[in-house]
Amino acid sequence: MAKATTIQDIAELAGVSKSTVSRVMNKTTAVHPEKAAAVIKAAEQLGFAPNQFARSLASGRSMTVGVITQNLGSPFYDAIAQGVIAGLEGTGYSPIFADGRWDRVVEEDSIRSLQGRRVDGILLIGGQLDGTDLKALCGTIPRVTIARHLPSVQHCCMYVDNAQGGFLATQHLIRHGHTKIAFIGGLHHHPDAKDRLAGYRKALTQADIRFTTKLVLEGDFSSASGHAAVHALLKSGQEFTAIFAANDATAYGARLALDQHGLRVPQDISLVGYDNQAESAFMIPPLTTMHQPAHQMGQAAAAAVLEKIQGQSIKSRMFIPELRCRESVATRN
Amino acid sequence: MAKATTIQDIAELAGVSKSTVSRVMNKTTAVHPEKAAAVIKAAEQLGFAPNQFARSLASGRSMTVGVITQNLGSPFYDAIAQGVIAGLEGTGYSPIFADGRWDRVVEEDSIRSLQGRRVDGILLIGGQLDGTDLKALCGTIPRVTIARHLPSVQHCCMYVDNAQGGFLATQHLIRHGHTKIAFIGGLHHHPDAKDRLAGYRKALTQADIRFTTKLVLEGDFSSASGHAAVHALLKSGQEFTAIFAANDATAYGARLALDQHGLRVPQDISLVGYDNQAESAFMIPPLTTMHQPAHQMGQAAAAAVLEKIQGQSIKSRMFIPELRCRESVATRN
DNA sequence: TTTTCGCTTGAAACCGGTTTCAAAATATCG
DNA sequence: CGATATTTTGAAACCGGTTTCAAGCGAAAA
Repeated sequence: MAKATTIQDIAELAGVSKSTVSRVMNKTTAVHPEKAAAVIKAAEQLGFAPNQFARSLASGRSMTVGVITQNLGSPFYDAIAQGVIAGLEGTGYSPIFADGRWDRVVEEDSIRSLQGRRVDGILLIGGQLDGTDLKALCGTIPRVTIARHLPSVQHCCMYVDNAQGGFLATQHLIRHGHTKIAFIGGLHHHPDAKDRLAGYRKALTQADIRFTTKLVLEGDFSSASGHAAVHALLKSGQEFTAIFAANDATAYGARLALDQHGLRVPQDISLVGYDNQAESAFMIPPLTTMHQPAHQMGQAAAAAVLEKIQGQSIKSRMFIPELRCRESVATRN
Repeated sequence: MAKATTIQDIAELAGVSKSTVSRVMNKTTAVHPEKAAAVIKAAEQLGFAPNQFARSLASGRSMTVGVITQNLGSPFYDAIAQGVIAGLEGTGYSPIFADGRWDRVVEEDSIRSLQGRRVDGILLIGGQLDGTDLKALCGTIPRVTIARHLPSVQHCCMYVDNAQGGFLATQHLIRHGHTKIAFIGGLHHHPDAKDRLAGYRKALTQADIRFTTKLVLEGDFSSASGHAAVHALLKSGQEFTAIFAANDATAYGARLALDQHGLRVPQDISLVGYDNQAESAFMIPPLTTMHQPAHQMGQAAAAAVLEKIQGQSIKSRMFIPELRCRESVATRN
């Protein structure tokens, strides 16, 4: 393998010292314009790309931020990851991804591995670890959590108000005359699912509709779980005229199960999802759902962690989900 | 910031030299068991995590592979990326992602930036650059291309036989009695779209069905383009009883447009997609589509680039797409 | 003209590991 | 038991940058 050109090669070609080359490259100190030009010319001529390792080792900064995702492939989290990539672009910082797979142990390992790579900041998308764990693990490395709200005051989070989202979705159904609204949730312990359920209950209470656990089904955010939940619900004989699913994937499964039982959407049953994933606009009928500013959150988080790296202190920020009305909700007389 | 513990700290605590510590950590040379134990104990006591930069700088290996994606958020490419992450897990190598955004210039920049980070290997998922460009840019860095076939002999590619996929999908429709089959393609210049069209034509020819450009519509792999294509097709008055869409997203859009025109799937029009993305099994009706071993390809590519880094020479490998029969195709009498 | 100041510059130390090399310690052999 | 082969060990060079420090230089001030 041909050895890469180093700063030394450039120094010799340009007739200056290593130090001067470094100064030209980083614009840290003014150098004589003539020499600077010679350095730049030499660098171009040799196709110089500075060795990031040497650079990082010497300066102590790695110009990377670690991103811990939970499951690549989920539309919501992917949109956040895209936002992060977009937010980092052109800043000189590169993202390094590690998958935590919703597992405490894997997540801890990922963080340790990122530390070995001396990342300048850490972005956590979702995750299992709480504020105390993170503090213990990351120490003083600037970090920002996305799509999750940790109570600790100093901890910076970019999160969505899931309770409000659940509230708005349910309220939308109530305003269309529905009172028997089933909720197909996510996993019990998942904070997003809990918050959306809380919002659902709040909307019911506000409209003086009695809450019953018989209309609350547990899912796992998958289409299959939505499918199974509707089957179970129909089998139970419990009456309902609308379904609020904890995410769009669940809604798809629910929709299919309804169809298989000869129930039409929205004529017989109204349906609201959550996430506004790309496919939802093309469902039959197009799905009414809660939109979350995922991309925007990712981008904001990237900007925030960069500012934290600069030593600024950043406050948490809450994002508000918005209802996207389409055609899966009908008025009930 | 508290300074991280270095190899020197351990050496002092264990009463040996830096060299010995390094040897214990890397198992490069046998050391006296007693001293080795002391080193390990000291390392644990101090919570030592080696500085990857110093390590890479000294050894010349970065223990990272660069992954150039084209658009995070597309199901097919995401599945590949997941496969790559899975394939790298536990190997000591970490992936660094960069987004090429289907743009030559961005792609070149990404590669250069990865080179600055001294990646030991490069994985290209899709992309615009051809073999010659890559060779010029990457030089001798081991690289593997995924989901794309470059003719150059030495270049290692993990790709799917798109022509065969297009052929199988079309053949499936023909076997169900269809002869007027519309094809909604991807972008003209996109190789995958071209190959799938070629397969479509081959199946027609083999069944003695005349090919007509009037049944071939251009799309861009988006649901919106599928939607528009079906509108245009219906407006054109051209007769057809089946649609083969170049990917599932396109099929979703087509499906919605058909529904809006009062056409039922599969009773009036049969529909076949391509990608087998997660949502397809829950469409109404569940979509018959071509499954691509995306995850598997990503994993194989990760393994391949690692072997290349070890100096082995790896051959290209072609994967075969499989038909997933569901309920969107009906027999035509 | 001499002194002082500010600006540019190169030498050298440094970042934290790996690796070479030769010395020291131990084992093997005649 | 001495000579030789083998294993274990530490000192020092090295990877390729950044950064400190002091010297060199010309311009402004005395």
